[in-house]
Amino acid sequence: MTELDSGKRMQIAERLKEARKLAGLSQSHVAKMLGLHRPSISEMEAGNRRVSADELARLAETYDVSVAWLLGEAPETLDAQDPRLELAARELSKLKPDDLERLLKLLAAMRSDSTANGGNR
Amino acid sequence: MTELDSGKRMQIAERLKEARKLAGLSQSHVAKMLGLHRPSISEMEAGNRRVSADELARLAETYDVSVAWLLGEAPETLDAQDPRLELAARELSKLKPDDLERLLKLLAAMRSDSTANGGNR
DNA sequence: GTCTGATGTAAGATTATCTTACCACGTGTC
DNA sequence: GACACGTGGTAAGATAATCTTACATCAGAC
Repeated sequence: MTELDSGKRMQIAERLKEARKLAGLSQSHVAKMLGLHRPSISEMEAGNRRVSADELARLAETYDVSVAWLLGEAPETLDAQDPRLELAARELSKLKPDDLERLLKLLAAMRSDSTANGGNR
Repeated sequence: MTELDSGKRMQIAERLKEARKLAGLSQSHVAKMLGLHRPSISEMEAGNRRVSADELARLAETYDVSVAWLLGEAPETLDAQDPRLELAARELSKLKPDDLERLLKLLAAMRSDSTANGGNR
């Protein structure tokens, strides 16, 4: 919380404000919808107040935007560059939960095994 | 916070715990990464403590899952409703080609093992 | 048994949020 | 002009959360 997060909080604050305006809502209106007081909304958008995870979800819904965008993240769409990954994913989805668990543990083991390795991507 | 939010918070809590375990990290480890104390992580995962928006973003990054999933929301990219698939796919992308081959065969074996299976998706 | 690491939880100190209130600004209306 | 109204920013004490340290339990390794 030193001041590193404050940068992120500021960014979130800006997005919240922008999203609200795009939705054509006033702070009062939003406050009522979420069951909060108006000053809370004001402080959120000023970056002086933390936004909780559940509030974030409700805000995203209210403003009709994605939480990811509110958090200042990029669109991103998992890279399915390697066709084998797609194949693997398909296989994975066919596994039973228990099997998936085992596999994930195996993967974790592989990962901690080759610590110094330099992956690829 | 009457008790309506607590439902959502509980759901988030569960996802946080699951995501951490899938990432193969301990609470202590995560606490250090985020610059928090361990009890904070423990309480977050118990649903007794709110998670701020910026913490949520950092946790999602740390666990390699989407914030949307942590919030208990629907799928995003890929056919993965289960972030474990996404996680697994990411892990797979780090493997060497040979290892990937062997893994795929192992997957096939697992699948034919559990013939009586039934449910997927 | 003993040690270590992981996790849960308690209690006082600390800090953030809530609630109410007041302020300024802009827009109409009379 | 004065007036009311909606909007948004901010202050201050009461309230509620989190933080920090500590202790406790459980599982596994030696």
